[in-house]
Amino acid sequence: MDKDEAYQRLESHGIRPSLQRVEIMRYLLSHRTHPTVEEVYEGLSGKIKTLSRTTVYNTLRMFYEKKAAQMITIDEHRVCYDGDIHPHVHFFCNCCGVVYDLMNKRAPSQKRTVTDGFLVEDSQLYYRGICPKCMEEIAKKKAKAN
Amino acid sequence: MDKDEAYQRLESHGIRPSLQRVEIMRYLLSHRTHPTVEEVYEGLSGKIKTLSRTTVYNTLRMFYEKKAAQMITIDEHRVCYDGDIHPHVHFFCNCCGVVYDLMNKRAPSQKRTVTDGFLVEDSQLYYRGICPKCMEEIAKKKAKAN
DNA sequence: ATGGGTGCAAAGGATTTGCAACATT
DNA sequence: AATGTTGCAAATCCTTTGCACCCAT
Repeated sequence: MDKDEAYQRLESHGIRPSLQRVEIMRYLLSHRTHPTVEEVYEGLSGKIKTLSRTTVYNTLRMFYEKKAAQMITIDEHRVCYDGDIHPHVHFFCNCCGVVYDLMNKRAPSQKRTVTDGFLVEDSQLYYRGICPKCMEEIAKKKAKAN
Repeated sequence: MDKDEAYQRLESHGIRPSLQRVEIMRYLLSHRTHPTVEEVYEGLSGKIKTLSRTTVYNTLRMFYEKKAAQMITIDEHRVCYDGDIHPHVHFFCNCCGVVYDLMNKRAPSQKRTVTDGFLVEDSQLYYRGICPKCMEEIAKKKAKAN
């Protein structure tokens, strides 16, 4: 149960693997739902009785700064995180608030590059709109109305 | 001073042109600095004595919903708005917090399209890193240290 | 014993909500 | 009158900060 993917991700990004950090990374890697701080906290507070929100905040932020996770600011209300560090497009449903991956879409690479004197450290491509589920819901409601 | 660009932008997007709305749009169009709600409020509260933050919040949000402005969530701490509705890339400086336009970069179009059952209503491409100004500052500090 | 890591409680700050007043048709 | 618009005050909620404690080296 040691030396798993989570542990290795921390090591390879120069992050000391404390118990909390490993568990938070493990949560990120096993929940590909773009969790918020609150969700990670809720998900782990049963397993780590003393866990605090502050630690989750600090840890996720550090994962992002060390490029061990992606920070997603697609939802104006809350930041969420993604353990998948390959470039891919995120879709935010304006209706239900879920963040989806759009794997088929091409996204800019995450490599450090310099453009016009700007040092690019990371990039995010966001789409917003209505997800298939909500589209169906809306269609149902319309059908009922008639 | 009537029927200016701001007024027309509202009309063409189906927004009733109240005094506040026209002024807020005029502010957006004449300040290409990606202002926050607070900045718009500060900038106009001298001109419109009774203006409230609530109105600025509601109005900017509605501009975004009616596609009369872009909503930018690149900064995790605050939302900002852009009167330029042509697709272009935004760059956030992690150091000074300024949001820049990267005009030379290609951005996805803002047209409504359907991809894999997802209805895309708008898209945003964000780069984060260090801006030229801050790069220079850092270089200066390094030079001094030696 | 020293520095890094954690966690509690409090503070901070952006945004929303409820509701009353106001304007406009 | 009816509807849409504005604005104040209060509430909400995400996030940060300060500080003390703890753990490992």
